[in-house]
Amino acid sequence: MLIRLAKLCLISGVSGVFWSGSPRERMFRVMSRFLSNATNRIDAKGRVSVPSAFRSVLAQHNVQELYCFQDFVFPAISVGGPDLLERFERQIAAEDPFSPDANEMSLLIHGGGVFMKLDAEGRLMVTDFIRGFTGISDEVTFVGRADHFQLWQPQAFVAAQAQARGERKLAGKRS
Amino acid sequence: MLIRLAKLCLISGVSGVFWSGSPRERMFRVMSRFLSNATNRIDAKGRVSVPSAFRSVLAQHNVQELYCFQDFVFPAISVGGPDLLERFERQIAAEDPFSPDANEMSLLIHGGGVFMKLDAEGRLMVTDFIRGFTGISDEVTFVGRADHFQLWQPQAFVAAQAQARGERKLAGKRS
DNA sequence: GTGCATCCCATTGACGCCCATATGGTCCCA
DNA sequence: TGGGACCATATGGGCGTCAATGGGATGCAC
Repeated sequence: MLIRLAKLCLISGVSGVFWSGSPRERMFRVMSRFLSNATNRIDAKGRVSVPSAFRSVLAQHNVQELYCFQDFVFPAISVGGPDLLERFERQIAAEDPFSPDANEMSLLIHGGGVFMKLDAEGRLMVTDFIRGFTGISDEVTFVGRADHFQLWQPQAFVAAQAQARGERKLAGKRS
Repeated sequence: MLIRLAKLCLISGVSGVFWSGSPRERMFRVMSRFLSNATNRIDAKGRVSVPSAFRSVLAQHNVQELYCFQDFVFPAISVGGPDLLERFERQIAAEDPFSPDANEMSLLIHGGGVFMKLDAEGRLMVTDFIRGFTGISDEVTFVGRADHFQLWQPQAFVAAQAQARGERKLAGKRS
């Protein structure tokens, strides 16, 4: 199933193309991707601050509502603007509505997705939806992924990163 | 020292491709690679001066923001201009965006990368992001790598250098 | 009422911006 | 040729601002 989904995403261009805009804007956009990672604490009320750098990227794209869904590959929640969902939906619409692929895709992006809003201080509620899927308990690692960002359980992120690095080393690839 | 560095670059196989530009500019560029190494101290606030020679290379390429990422091979932070990140992204775009390889690559260069800025005096903050990965505590060795430079824990750099020299010697005997 | 989410304000600790000092090297001129 | 002025770099530290966090108060639903 993952492979089929991967093909869907390939076509929808999740990680290839970012937001629309002129070349001039694309120049500027280089500086406004989701990048780096940071770990913040969850307070007694279950809130966590989204890193300032990520918030300013959201602001630059006038994103008010956040679309969150359970990542297809990693035990992480992926977060982006509504355009992220729209891209998925365009992809579904492009093919046979009754195909298994479209069905599974919809199951994941609609059934496994929610809209969230930040409070006035730029914090979001860490719901059971997030906790259950990621294993997050008292700390959240925010991970930039260019056109979106992800919420990870800190140790899980470190482990995934280490594994990715190890596989690159094995493959003998150089920077 | 220059001889030592020449060897190091030879061993590590620095690629021949640098920044884009005209032949005229390429002539000039020869003088503006990151070369040599230097060890500076971290002050009480966790800052360290980037060697002047490196700063002038950055200035010649109008690099304002530094892209830093955790090296794939060594326990070092690699630092370059935004073009470094773009090169990685082109590499990702060139292959199936949702292959495990591309996904891991994104996890490393986006999730494991940061943009940093120098202060007015040409210093950068040595964050936990850097310390944790390199083992740096109170001193930083800056190592030129032609189109980028690296931050090393001083002893780790000496050790890696020694090992590389040793392997080079062995290779020399065989051939 | 009781539980939960939102709004608002307070605290504090980190980082950016600015200026001061030390240190080593170069150049000029007697 | 030797001494001293001058300069660039590295380093130290004060201070204001802002992000991250904590917690009270209010509104809403069950």
